[in-house]
Amino acid sequence: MDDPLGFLPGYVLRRASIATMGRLHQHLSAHDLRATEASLILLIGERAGLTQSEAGRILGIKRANMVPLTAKLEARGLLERLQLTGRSQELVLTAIGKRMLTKVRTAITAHENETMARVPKDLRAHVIPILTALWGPDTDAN
Amino acid sequence: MDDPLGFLPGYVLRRASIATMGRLHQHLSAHDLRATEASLILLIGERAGLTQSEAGRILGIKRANMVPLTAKLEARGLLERLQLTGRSQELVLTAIGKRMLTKVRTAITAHENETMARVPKDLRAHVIPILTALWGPDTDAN
DNA sequence: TATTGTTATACTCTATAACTATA
DNA sequence: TATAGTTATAGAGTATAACAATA
Repeated sequence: MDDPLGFLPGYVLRRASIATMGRLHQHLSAHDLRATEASLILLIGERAGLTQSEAGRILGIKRANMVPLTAKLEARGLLERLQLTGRSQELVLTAIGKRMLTKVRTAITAHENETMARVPKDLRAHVIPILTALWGPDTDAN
Repeated sequence: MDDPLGFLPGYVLRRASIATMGRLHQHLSAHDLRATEASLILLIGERAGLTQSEAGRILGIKRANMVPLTAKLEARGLLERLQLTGRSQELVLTAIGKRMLTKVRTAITAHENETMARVPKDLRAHVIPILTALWGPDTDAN
């Protein structure tokens, strides 16, 4: 296509993200999951019992937007919201949710391999360090 | 923050893109421009007279979504749509649009410098190659 | 008083389908 | 017949404001 903006890091970063998310969506669509939903399942898998608000802070999702997200996954029987103190609630995976977790991990692993395979071998070790540096510390999405 | 998903390239890529776009938006808000609008202005600056559909193809914007985009910039007096053949039209910057172009270039340059400054010096040369590889079509990368 | 969960709402971006006209 | 521009619309994702309950 010979994109004249291809030398702009911010532009190429955005295009790379969109393209990669599109490929991820193909992997996840078999399980009828959005990337955000999959990331929440992975997160609970690592940090069972964390709060809805905590999950939102980690994933960069606002409190208000966590509601329909968790509600949808709960309606599908993938997670439970356990009242913790009266004003906060723990998120835990159900048995079905745990089975979904292993499927998500498989899909994500395949996707990550696919993603890294695009990068020339000698540059692969730099992918995470560069992206982490670009992500940066000022990422409070609340 | 200690994000347990921070080792996933796709996840970190998305977070990096969102964070970088947020910083870009800060630079562009002074000119009341969205990133997409700025990218179109930059593109026309490089390829004056290209078609609306061509611009959409290059930027990854659907034909239907180019309409309100160009209409808005035209309403602001930044660009003109010149009937070319009867079914296609050239996009060209007006005098005001050209002045905006230089402002956009300044903002983008500042943003790029800011972005690259986040990356450790010895990794900066790898940013564009890695992101381009992640963006692009399937290739044999090794 | 600050935080959590919630509801309602609005705005942006993107996607699709259908229509007109033109090459 | 394929393409360019257009319109209308629907779906995500994200943003804010306000409220009740609770620590």
